[in-house]
Amino acid sequence: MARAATTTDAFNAVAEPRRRQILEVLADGERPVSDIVASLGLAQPLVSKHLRVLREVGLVEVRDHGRQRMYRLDARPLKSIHDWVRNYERLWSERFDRLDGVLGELKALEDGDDGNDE
Amino acid sequence: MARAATTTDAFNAVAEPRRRQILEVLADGERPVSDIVASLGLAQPLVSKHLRVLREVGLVEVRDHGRQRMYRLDARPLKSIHDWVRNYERLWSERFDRLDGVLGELKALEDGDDGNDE
DNA sequence: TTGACACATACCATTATGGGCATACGATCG
DNA sequence: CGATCGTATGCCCATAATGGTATGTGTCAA
Repeated sequence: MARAATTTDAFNAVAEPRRRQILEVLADGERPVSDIVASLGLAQPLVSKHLRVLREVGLVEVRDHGRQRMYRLDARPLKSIHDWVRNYERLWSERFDRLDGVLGELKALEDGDDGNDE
Repeated sequence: MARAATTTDAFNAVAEPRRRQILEVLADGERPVSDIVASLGLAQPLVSKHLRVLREVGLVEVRDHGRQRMYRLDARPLKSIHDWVRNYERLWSERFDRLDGVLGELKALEDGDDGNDE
């Protein structure tokens, strides 16, 4: 088997730097393809392809506006990623490097959260 | 060009479900390969390959222990992912979905139009 | 209508992934 | 020492992704 399709989930879709860049551009608001092309300095077909992937995983939505297509960010799919990494947050923010059984509490994190920031 | 190497960064390494599973197993503490193999029910060579990828992006560390190799999680590379997604957190946790919020001005640029999806 | 414009899609080439299987390699056991 | 366990690596295959270039489709202008 080959690598999972980029359209499998947000994890795969976002693994591509260009797609992350597109999301960042869209974070400022709805934009037509041409704007993204200009912002990223990529070929238009490439941008369209990346947008297609992002659309398939639900990270962006399109809206027709004359001959332009306005793309809008929908960050919700990113929540799954956030939820996943979040479980490891304490492992890098605290000095648990040498500890082994630390993660016994990982599951407990689900209900009891003590919130750590770096 | 093909897709970026899985060893490019944590984003790519973690896009693979099996590798995420491995990290989850290691979250409970240091473990020899055989344990991971047993936990995931995958072929040993596959696990070794995945571990290699994880090692190359710094998500795991190895330690020789007799004829076993003990793998240990190092979550630090995950921080970059966390930092990235974090910027979008408000976009999914708040009700900015249907609203244009910050980008209200863009919305003002165009008025009458009908939304169309794929 | 023709043409310019904004995007999307098709096709090509290059690359390498994930999985399967066999095997090489180091450490330990007998 | 040789045998075996624990892992890593090599090789093969099928899949597909990214980037490039060309072209198709729909919209608006003249």
